[in-house]
Amino acid sequence: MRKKKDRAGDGEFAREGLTNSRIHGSIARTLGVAIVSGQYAPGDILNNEIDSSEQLQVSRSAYREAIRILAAKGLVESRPKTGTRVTERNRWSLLDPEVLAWFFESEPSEEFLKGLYELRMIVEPAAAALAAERRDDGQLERMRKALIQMESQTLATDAGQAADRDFHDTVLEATGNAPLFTLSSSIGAAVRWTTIFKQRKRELPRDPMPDHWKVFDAIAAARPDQARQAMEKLVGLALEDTRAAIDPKD
Amino acid sequence: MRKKKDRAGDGEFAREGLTNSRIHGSIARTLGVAIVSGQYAPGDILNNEIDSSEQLQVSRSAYREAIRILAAKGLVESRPKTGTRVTERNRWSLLDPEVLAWFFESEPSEEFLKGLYELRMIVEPAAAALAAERRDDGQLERMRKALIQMESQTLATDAGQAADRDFHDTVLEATGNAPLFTLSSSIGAAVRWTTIFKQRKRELPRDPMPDHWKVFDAIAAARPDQARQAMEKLVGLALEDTRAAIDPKD
DNA sequence: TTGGCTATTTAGTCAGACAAATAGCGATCT
DNA sequence: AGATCGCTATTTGTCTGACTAAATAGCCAA
Repeated sequence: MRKKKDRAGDGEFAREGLTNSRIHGSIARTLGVAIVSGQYAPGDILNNEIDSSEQLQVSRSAYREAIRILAAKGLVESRPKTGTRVTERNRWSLLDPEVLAWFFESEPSEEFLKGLYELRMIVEPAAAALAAERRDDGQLERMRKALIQMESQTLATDAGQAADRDFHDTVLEATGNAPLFTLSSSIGAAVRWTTIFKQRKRELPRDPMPDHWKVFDAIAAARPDQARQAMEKLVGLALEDTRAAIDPKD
Repeated sequence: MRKKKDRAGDGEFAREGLTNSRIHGSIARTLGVAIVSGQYAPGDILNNEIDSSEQLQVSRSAYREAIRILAAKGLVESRPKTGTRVTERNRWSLLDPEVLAWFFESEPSEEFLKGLYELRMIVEPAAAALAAERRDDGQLERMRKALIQMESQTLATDAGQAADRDFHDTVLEATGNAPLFTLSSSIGAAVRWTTIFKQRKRELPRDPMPDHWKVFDAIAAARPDQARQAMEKLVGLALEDTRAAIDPKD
């Protein structure tokens, strides 16, 4: 019924571009972007499978697999005779990593960004507090390494940004709460796109390191309240930066 | 390229059992349950498509569509030559409504339940505070109606439980934060299964209404801090009840 | 007017073929 | 011995075309 893995940790799948390099993945992405960007409105009915697959020059089966992906993420719903229609927004899996990526592929609304930050503002301080109580040495070490990397590379480099995400990821992981950790992809997306927006304005105004180190120190010192407050400040400042980068006035 | 919806709000798709009534949906469910219940471990490689589809007595295309669903939810990853393997737990979309349902189909671990409650404990009080600031009259009305319904039906009935979920849903919705609202399915699942676990012990110990009304009153009175505290207490008590229902000692 | 039957449209399923990717092996060269 | 290159077998990916089943709309009869 199954084969055991031969070697533990045999080095991660390639992952990025794996699904998109295949036809079903790229069609899903195309349609997904069109849906979240409002090109199709909720309630709209897609052309039937035959026409759609012809227009896209792919086989019906590849097109159907793409639709299954979208349906799995709550973006569409299919039924015989009626066709495939775009579902209401409140059923979309907005926190799904791919859906999030599709959002950011076409200039997400300011409201959406604000929502993501508000979520960070709720989740991350609480997570930092839990992490301060539960983190193990390995996690602490990874946080420290991430911050050192971030410090030396700066947020202008990919490596620096990855280190930033690593830090936030590890905080979530250190809560030991699996459902909570799931949100790391969403938060990571917010972090990532924030940085991009900021850089668009060619201003990297504030040194983010002191705030990050304060969070780390509090977690390392096992002080939940201090960690919560430090993280609150960190996210709050990031929000302000992003707002400033978006708003023309400033 | 698309057809507009003819009638606005022409009455919701049937939704429950829609995906599961189709072969691809039921295969996805079967495999999904097997995966989240640990029957397949992360890193395990599923049999190839030909063998699997034969064993399950379905066509290869139906089986493939099922795999696409699982892949969209982060449970598996496919590539040529290597096959389809179960991904690491930290990539699973634990907050996806279907994944959550699969979890609850086979006795979720106590740790997982604890994680969900911890998430509620983080998210719902904050949401209640936001709702107190932003709710509109329609949402208030729906909350009130839900509580009245819950009061008259009690949590022993489906209608009463649905009203309970409605209430929590509406609070999330009233935050006006779309990403946050996405969590309602997860929280709804926690609420639903909580009630079931409690009833299994045949004890419906405490009257949940006073706590609910306190939350409502604070939101209606536009008092964020009061709403936060009331919700904190509500979720905290629910957690205790669930713990008591699980733990044999008590 | 109503109730049920039928025609039609759509997604769903199936079968079988061929294409593309790639892990792993083996031969070859250094 | 070790590294490198290329082959090959295996697996998913894609395609085609046919048939099935579900759901709806519209007709027809009572």
